Amino acid sequence: MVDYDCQCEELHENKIQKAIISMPEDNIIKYISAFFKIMGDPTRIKIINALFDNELCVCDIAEVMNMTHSAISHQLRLLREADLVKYRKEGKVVYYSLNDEHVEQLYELAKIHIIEKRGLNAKILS
Amino acid sequence: MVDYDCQCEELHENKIQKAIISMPEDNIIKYISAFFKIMGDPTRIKIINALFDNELCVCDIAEVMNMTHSAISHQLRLLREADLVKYRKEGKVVYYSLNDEHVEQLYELAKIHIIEKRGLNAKILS
DNA sequence: TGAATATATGAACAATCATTCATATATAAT
DNA sequence: ATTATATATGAATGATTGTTCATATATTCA
Repeated sequence: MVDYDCQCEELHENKIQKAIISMPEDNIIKYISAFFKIMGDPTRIKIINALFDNELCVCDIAEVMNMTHSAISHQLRLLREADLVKYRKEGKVVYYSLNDEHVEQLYELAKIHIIEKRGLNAKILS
Repeated sequence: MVDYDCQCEELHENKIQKAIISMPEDNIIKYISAFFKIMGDPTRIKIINALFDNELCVCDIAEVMNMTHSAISHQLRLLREADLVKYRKEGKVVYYSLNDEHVEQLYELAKIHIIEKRGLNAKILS
């Protein structure tokens, strides 16, 4: 797989071994990256925002975002499958809310990172 | 954009207004989702893992991951552009490392979420 | 200067993804 | 039972993305 060898193989042997030894299994990597991938879409980030301290049905979310019920429903399925949201059925209506506090924590932490690195001030991002 | 109206518009008016008012601007949503999107790829998560408490050159990372230098270099460019990694040049060699502690914090928080929700135990994920 | 090494990048291609459209399911109301 | 409402889902499509291949840049060494 590696195209050609370089001197680093010998010079950095310890650091390379350290990285190899502490590398998680592939399916763990897959779980974690899949989780972030779900957070990595503007539509889903908007849905997550709408659900901060708010329980909304599909119809509500569609109106907040000015998108079709179908598009929202498809995205909610992905958020459900990643355990980012939970839902509660009441008659015909399905109410969605955030599954736990981690989602908001992750959102806030990413926001802090962007404020620090991109120089966007807190006011604009709040 | 919305396909048809539903009763929620009136019944949930307050909740809908709350979500609309607290919704960040579109470009803010874009920044945050773009950040998570960068974390949402197995190759990049592996690179991030390799760089935990470790400064490595492109060649090292390629060997750790058993991938071509070109593929790694492309991914490092994305990580650089998202300010996830920083780099330091020493002659021909470019050493990469994580830009700040947020990246590792986000990784750990996502791991905790997965452990809690997916029932994977801590041992497997560490 | 010229050859070798380390990294970066543009173009191409296959794979993945978000939305739309049509349709299906489930519940409520008449 | 029939109709209306709320949500879910399969297929199709245009857009985006990760890797490969070829090539370019930058630095070191002879």
